Amino acid sequence: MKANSIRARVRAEMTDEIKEIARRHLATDGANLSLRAVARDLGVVSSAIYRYFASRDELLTALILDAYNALGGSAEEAEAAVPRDAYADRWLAVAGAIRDWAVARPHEYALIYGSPVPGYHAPEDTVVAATRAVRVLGGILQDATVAGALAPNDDPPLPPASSADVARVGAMIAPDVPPTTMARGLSAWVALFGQVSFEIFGQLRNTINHRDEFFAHQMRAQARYIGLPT
Amino acid sequence: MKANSIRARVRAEMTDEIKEIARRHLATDGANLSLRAVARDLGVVSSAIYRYFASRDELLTALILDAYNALGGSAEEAEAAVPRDAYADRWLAVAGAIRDWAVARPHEYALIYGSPVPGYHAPEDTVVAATRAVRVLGGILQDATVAGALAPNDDPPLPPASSADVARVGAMIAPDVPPTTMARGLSAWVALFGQVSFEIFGQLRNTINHRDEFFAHQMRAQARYIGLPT
DNA sequence: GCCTTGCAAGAGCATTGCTCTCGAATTGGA
DNA sequence: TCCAATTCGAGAGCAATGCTCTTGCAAGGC
Repeated sequence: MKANSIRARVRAEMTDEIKEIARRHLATDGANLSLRAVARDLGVVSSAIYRYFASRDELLTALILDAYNALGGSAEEAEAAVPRDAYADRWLAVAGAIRDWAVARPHEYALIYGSPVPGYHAPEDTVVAATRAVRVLGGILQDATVAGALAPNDDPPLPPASSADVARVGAMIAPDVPPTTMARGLSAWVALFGQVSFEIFGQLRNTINHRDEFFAHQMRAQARYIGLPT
Repeated sequence: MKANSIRARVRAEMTDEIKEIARRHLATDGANLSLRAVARDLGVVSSAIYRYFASRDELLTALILDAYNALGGSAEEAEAAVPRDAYADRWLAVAGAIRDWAVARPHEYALIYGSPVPGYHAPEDTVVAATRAVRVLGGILQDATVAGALAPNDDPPLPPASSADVARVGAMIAPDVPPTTMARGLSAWVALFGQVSFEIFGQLRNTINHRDEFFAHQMRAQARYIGLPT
């Protein structure tokens, strides 16, 4: 089948349409996505879906991949719009973009940062997409370090095994950042997603009611903790 | 029906047994719990379960409630074993207990801190149970504050709405702790659960391989960040 | 032009949550 | 002690699910 034959084009459109309808269903019904319901909305019999996705899991995998890429893209785009030497603002832009994306698509966020789908195992394809977002943070730390703009910290050195773990991550996304600073960066990263997950998953109900403001405040605190100049 | 008639006792045992089997199924099949499978394991027909739980959601609610209480109890117990004036150690005990509990029962952890079960809405009963764990942290901050052992911080004051939010939480679990310290405490709390969720949900795969050590290191850092004396 | 390939439809299977009815067992008051 | 009320498990049944298989039809490349 040629790449741009009629069949190939129709197939690509069909695949996209299935994913879009599935995303809509995800937003209303949550994670237990019904293939049959998607098929109904598409005006097609349920078995027809299997021409495009071998199983429900494969559809989910496609949605997960798209979600990682959309989130990563959002973060990249928001960060790129900030002046290069406004390191704290770059961090705030990334954090804000990630939260905004999650708040707008809570079920897609749940798909990638919530409980793993039962029986489902992430294929290797998702790994690259999953690291897109954290690479943006790496870029900020790296730039700030090279520019000598990162405040040093007096944290005790990391224990040996963790030191190796952190160094390996650092080598991939921010090679010149000192280990304890890298550890603080990862801590801020974890705090960012902890905050978003608490919000999306309802853990902040009746506790923190003004979430925009609280989130922004906590992320500014994280910027100071990392050592990014304001 | 009298409280300790044969029927009442059998009923209580039956209810517990159903929950225990359900927990076992949770561990193998994940969140999509099958009532019929539980019934089969119990050697009973599926409709019999409905004598004890009106629906699958009600069973899940019971499991969620138990999970919150078990986690809260774990945290309380671990913290109670530490000398009262070893504030940082009390925090580390709480953090360690929560992580240990989660690592031992990842699916129960997912039930309470992962993506909400689709279509499921938490009843008010769970709210009290859900706050048990964070109250332990509140106790530590309160004690340390009253003893004058908490290092002050020079964080900028919280914006007005967040200030009210944080004050309301503070009033309930740690009335004498200053707002910016309370905010740091919440930040550490979020970081704790962010770290555990990342680990349980597989976000640390191929990244942080020595999780015990890394977790302990990050929690020590959080203790310093809060201002707890070591 | 023909033969291979891709596709949707439909029937079918095993499974699910849940409801309803029907007998049997337990209970507690008369 | 007996009897009506309550509680319980079994079983059939309904609508829905994911997935497989077969059957015809349409598009594609030689």
